[in-house]
Amino acid sequence: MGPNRNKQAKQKILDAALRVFREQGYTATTVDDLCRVAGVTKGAFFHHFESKEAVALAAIEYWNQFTGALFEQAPYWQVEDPRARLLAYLDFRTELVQGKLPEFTCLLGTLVQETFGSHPALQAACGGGMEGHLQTLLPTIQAAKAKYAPKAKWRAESLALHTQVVLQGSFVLAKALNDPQVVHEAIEHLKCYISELLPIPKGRKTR
Amino acid sequence: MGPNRNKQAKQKILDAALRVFREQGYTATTVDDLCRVAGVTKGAFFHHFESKEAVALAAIEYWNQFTGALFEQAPYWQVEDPRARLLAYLDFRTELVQGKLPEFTCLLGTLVQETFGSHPALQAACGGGMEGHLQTLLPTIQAAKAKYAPKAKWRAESLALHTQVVLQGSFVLAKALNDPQVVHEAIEHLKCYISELLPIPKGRKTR
DNA sequence: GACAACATACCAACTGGTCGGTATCTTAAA
DNA sequence: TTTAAGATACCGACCAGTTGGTATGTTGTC
Repeated sequence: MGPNRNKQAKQKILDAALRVFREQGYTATTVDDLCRVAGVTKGAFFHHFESKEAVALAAIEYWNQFTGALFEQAPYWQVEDPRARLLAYLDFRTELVQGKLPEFTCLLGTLVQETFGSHPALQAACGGGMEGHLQTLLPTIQAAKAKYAPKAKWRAESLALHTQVVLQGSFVLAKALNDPQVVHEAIEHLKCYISELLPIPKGRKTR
Repeated sequence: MGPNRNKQAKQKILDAALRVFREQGYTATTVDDLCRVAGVTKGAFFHHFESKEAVALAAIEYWNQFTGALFEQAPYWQVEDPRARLLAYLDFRTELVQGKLPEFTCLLGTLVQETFGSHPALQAACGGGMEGHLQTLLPTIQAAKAKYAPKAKWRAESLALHTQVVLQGSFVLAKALNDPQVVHEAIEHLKCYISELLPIPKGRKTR
């Protein structure tokens, strides 16, 4: 039962951390909160993680793996044309907006605002996670630019970054106005912008 | 010394709250932090504010007044043409990006992520503040749309919201990547998008 | 001397983290 | 195959420091 329960308890803590950190943020979440939600004692908690910051770090890592896998096998990768694939990616992001707000917002964005300044390790981990996701997007954007707007002055890196800016910003506003619809609208604007940036040749431009 | 120090202490606490909340967030900021930074005793603190949440609420109110005044007298209001005024607004936002990150990021965006869910009053206040700023932008956008893109399908409200989405998102990414430059790039993209949305007639379009 | 504006001392609840101990599992010598 | 020694997983009482908040002064002003 040893290495058996191992994964169970550790996993339960990680699952709880993902949920509770996303709902309450880092500081407002207590170790006891995590233990209660995970259904685990404090002894078990500190057996698997040496500190609260360590579990947050692990949760970020877990989040990165989870979302990494989610996007890796997402349907938009089946789209051949890079421009259409990029737009399909945004459609996919729209589809993810379901349920209550803390269920679809980004752990990294939530954590980085409050850990910035006080917890450099967490901030760096959040930054790394975002950078990682951004990198998965970059080849598509580069290909799309090469194909549809090779002479345009904007950089592919900049546009990749901008997609994440819009997504994260939409989460903030959605929370402030308590309205998930904000995310849909923001993505729609972003799609509109990207469509303009990558004009389809010989067809008429979108207005 | 009585009604004299009054404003001094209260004001000092408010100033401290603005700074410290912006650096550390709500939960991570202790009442003692605020007292120390304000150079005030705990007795004075609880004489002027009945709770930590109350001072946060007051700080939000103070922030709204401060930024409200800042934008109200900003130079972009001198610009006659609504399209140019809107772009001038974004230039003004770019100019505000100076110093270290917590010095130019938005208190409301920082607070709402962690208070959402646990402190409804704070979340509502943040939402109200954003909504308020957004409303100052709306007439300009409406006028610009009426003049330059009267038949376009997008709504002025939606674009106003989108400007704030991009701004807030750029703050999140700037913190995550620890790079203020992100904000400049995001605003640049937004200007580019808005320029497309409001095409100048008879001239050639921006690419 | 009444009252607002502070200061000081203090408290109960909570915080992250520790510690001694137990139950279960692994492994390898006998 | 047995079994003893050690490792791993887990428990929950406990601790020192911190938290938001209070109770009781003191002080200067009208």
